[in-house]
Amino acid sequence: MATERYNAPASEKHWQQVWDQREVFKTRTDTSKPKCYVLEMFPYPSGRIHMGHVRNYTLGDVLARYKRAKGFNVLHPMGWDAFGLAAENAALERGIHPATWTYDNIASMKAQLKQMGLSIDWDREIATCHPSYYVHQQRMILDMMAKGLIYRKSSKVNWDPVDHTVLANEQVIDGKGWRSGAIVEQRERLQWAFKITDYAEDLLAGLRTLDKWPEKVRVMQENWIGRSEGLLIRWKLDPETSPAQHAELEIFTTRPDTLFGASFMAVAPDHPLAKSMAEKNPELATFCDECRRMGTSAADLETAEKKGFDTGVRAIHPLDPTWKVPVFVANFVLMEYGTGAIFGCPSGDQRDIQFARKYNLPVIPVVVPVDEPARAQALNKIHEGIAFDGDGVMINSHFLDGMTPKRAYAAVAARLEEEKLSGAPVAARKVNFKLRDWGISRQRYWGCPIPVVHCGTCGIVPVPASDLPVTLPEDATFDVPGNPLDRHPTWKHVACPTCRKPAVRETDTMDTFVDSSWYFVRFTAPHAKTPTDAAATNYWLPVDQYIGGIEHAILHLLYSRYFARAMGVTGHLQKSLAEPIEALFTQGMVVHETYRRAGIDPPQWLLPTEIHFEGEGDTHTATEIATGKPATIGSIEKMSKSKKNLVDPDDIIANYGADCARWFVLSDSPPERDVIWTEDGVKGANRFIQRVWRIVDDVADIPIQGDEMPSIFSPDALALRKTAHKTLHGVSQNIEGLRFNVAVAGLYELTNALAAASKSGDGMSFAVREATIILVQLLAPMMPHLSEQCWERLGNHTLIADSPWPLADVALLIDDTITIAVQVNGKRRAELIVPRDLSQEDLQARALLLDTVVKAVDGKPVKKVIVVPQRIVNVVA
RNA sequence: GCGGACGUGGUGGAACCGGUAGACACACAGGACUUAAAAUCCUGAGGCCGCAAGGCCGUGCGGGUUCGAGUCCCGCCGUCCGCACCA
Repeated sequence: MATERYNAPASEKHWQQVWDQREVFKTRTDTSKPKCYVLEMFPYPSGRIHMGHVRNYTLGDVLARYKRAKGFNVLHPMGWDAFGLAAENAALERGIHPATWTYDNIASMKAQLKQMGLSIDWDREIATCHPSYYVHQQRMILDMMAKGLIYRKSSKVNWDPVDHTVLANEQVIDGKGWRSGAIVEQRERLQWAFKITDYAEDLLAGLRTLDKWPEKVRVMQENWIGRSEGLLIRWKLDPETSPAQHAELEIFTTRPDTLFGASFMAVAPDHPLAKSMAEKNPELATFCDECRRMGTSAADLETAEKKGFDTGVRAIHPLDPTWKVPVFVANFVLMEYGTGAIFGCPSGDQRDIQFARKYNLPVIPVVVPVDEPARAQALNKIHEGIAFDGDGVMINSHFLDGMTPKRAYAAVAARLEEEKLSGAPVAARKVNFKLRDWGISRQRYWGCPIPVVHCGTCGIVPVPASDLPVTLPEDATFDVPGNPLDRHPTWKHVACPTCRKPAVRETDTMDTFVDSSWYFVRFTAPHAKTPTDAAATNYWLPVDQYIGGIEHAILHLLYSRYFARAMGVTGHLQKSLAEPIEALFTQGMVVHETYRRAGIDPPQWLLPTEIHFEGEGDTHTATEIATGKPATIGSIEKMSKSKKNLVDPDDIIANYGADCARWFVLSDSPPERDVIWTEDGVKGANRFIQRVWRIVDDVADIPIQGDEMPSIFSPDALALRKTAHKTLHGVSQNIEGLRFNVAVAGLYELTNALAAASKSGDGMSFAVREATIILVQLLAPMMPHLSEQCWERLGNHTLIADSPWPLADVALLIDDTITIAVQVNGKRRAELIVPRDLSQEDLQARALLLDTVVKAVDGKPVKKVIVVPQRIVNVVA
């Protein structure tokens, strides 16, 4: 029968329609079945899907389809992280309303995603910018405010003095506003913030239970939370040197044991003491200003040298009232961490020693190694300006001498906790965190309005539940910078809900991380009239497998963990669901070669479609099609607009089909690593698709001889059956473990075996048909359209998407004869093919008789023989 | 600087608990079919020596543990990622 090539575009369109019409992927809460919630990070509707999306959603779809076939009730939803700055930029630059821009983008990206053939329940689609979503967010936020989880906090914002607008960090480039170019100022502003720091300890402890999260992500979150134990110590300030309102200076230290090595104190430029001293000292004021200015970019910090300014203030050492220590303002002390003040112990801290040497401050060694010559070495190094921060023994430390640093720590803490300074203990133990509270106020239009009203009489008044949602005014203007809500003529003017006097709405909107911190909860009951539905959350949560990029390792995932706890406090979520994500998988990027015009600097990048290749493999060269001039093939990098190394998923789907793109991104590279997109790889994937189709087409024409399984199988037929069932077992295991590249390799092997199988022999037609059916079923999660087409061609009238996962015949997974490697002194010398159940004694005897073994032993006495059943024999001579 | 991951053929990678290293794919070479090409099919291939049989070497480098190490331990080297003056 004449074989037609598999027509991917036609087939894919057809099967997508069938799935839609039969509502195959519609999900209902059904507590009689085990559930599986598979979730990929929802996209930002930027306009077009990219290869990263293709990879992300393919990975999730394979798992979702597999679990469905395994009998799970699968929740696999999709939505849109639809608020954000880009929509407002589009409005500003192109005069399109943010809503129009966003909803248009959603429509086109949804069409693209549908072309991928994902097993998504589109009835559950949500867009965070839609009032039907954010009304619930506003309800919860009000509940959280009522529970004291949110508070008003004065914090710094980037202020553009020309555009009169607040800038996001990404809009500040080299300390200047991205549009105006004006030097950005830091301004204090009252903002709403979540008291996430109250949960620092709990969020840290919770990490230990997340054993299905990558170690890497847990470590990153742990560092971000940054717990450290130390001592708060209040130092009396010499009244002759300090302003009246500053009688003392409180510092935080993790090393109170090194207190006798103190040679200076340092405070942050924004510390109250620095500020009051600067009032009377213009030079100090200038220094503080300089420090503030360089605080903006990480690159500056990296190269900045440690600078200080002696305030003239002297602090009195808490363990020796006769000892006075100078107080500096220093550019490396952070106001946001600890108390914004430190004491410097140069001998034990590299940063402090640099500082001390620069300003001629004493360097007193206080911890040194116990034994020589290490001690002498350490002392020498300290003398040369290299701090010693190891463990050892205390010296030069009065009553601490001879103690270990650990004991000295305890001794200092015990003593200072007892001592009093103006009636209160000098020191207190304190656990400190790097984690800061989560400020959620954004001075933007395209975000969820914070539903409160500011009243001159009543203060801050929550918008009554009956008035929710507070929606965005559609007639806002975007032609000038600044917050459109703030300058809208009428929107913010309302009557106070309490006293009915004129009042104003909050014009700040929420950080979009709030939207994404609970969308996966909303998916469990997207049409509920309340934010959540207890029955649905109880059944569906936690998310069984979450898949997304590593770039969200900290903020999104930490905020989501926090938000689940906050929702627990307000009763919107079961407290047992404090960890809402059971397993996390972080995928690698899709990367591609870069191309640029040869010999031109700065580089002029070229799209892959603008390039013509000559030669093949390692020696291929590129020319620019339009000009015929040579192009340089550059490094392999993440696909990006700036480097133009983009491949449009639409082009691939149009030319090869979605299955081909899916198969490619699953092949070769393990999903957690980067995958290199190559044209050769895509062609290879396409070849495989055609090959499968040919095999299925051939097999479909073999007449079926009854339903009965033959009683006799030729050796070849048996071998094929074993390959099929072993592949079934292996592919199942590898999908469960998300080792899709290994599963793909197994499917190639089965296909190769099937293609090579003879068509005659006892039971062969049965074996071929059986193996083909298994192959198609195993391919179904990965290439669903091709599999449906093959399934139909094989005479089925059902959908493969509705078919259960096949069961492997355990008897076929075990071989009767096995190959045993025989080693002599650990080197492989021979192979033995033996019955599986051969005794160890017989195995040993047969190994010792082998010619190659006898030769290798070379007459030496055999000391012992290691026999590992069913694996190896090692003769030691 | 701190933290983490990784290092296997020409390339992407496989190798479960320490048990035949290099599955599978890409690229390459040779062949078949064809007027020709495409498509398809077959064959080959870690390195070195050898006509071959076969031998030796081989998982970044150097040690160690073990009958046996890509896998475990110690020390280096390199690459990538994250955080970054955190007291």
